[in-house]
Amino acid sequence: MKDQIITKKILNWYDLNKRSLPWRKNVSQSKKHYYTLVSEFMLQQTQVVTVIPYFNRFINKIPNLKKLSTIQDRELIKLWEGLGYYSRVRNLKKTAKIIISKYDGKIPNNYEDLISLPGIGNYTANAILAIAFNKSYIPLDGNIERVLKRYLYLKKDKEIKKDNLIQKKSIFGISSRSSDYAQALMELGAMICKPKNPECSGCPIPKSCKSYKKKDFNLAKITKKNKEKYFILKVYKKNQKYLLVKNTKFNFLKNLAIFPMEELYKPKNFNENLNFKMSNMNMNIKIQYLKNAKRFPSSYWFDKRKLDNYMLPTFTKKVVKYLEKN
DNA sequence: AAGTCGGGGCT
DNA sequence: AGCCCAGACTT
Repeated sequence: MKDQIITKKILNWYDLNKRSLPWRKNVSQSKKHYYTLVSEFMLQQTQVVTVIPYFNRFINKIPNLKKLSTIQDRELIKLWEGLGYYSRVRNLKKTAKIIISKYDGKIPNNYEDLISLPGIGNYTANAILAIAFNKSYIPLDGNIERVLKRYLYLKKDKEIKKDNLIQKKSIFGISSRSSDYAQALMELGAMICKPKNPECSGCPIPKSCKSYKKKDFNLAKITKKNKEKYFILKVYKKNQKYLLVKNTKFNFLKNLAIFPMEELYKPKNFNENLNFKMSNMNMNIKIQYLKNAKRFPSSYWFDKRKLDNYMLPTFTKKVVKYLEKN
């Protein structure tokens, strides 16, 4: 099938089937740019349905780039509470400050400047150029990667490498409606060409899809393995309060509130109380109930009755929940 | 090129 | 109980 015909079919499908999303609202140009920046940071490795309420709260509190560049960290991080990958929000503010100071408050409209900004990599730079500036770029996210692999039936190790996929994405052609086209391709991956049970009956381009011809929709991928890790978690309780510390010790949940913990390496006879999956690790946790709190740096007593006054990562909240029912 | 970094939705 | 998600950054 000719590139232009594929493009047209996908755009037609998108026009009829696209979801109504808060960052797709018809707004002024400057708002559109800001919405794109914020939504793309939030959407990194995070599903659309999860992002929607966070995006709405964020835009409501921080309606523009200027405000973002001067917002207090405390309030900013609170808006990200529970979303995960907290370095994203710190990078987002850094990027906002740079745009204000170096780019006269305007988001750069070229690849080199964009990718130099903290938190913006190849994907996000392409996404901003396409979605916000309607330039003929196609971002390679997990959705488009999957559509590409299926459409071309890419299975070999060499074929599914990132660099090769970035080359191959040009088969999707270009459109004058670049903003819609980038979103259409992602939408196609999210709604139709799903990881499992793709709904080819609703697909606009099944006839030229190699996986459809072969009736094989399995995806070749590079497997990442999880690591088993072991921690002693220390609980100090005073009245209705728990002792928490600002985490400067572990690389995960950096600078966020956690219970005091120590990691054990290859322990013997480790009977864990709790088990959490976080990022690429499986955390096995043994709880120690202790009486006399020694002096921890940057520690404070967390009052569990006033949860909303704190910014706690989901991990810490889950531990509190566990302690409350045991 | 491989590890690290959250958390939740979906099957 | 795994897999995956509009990836970026470090090593």
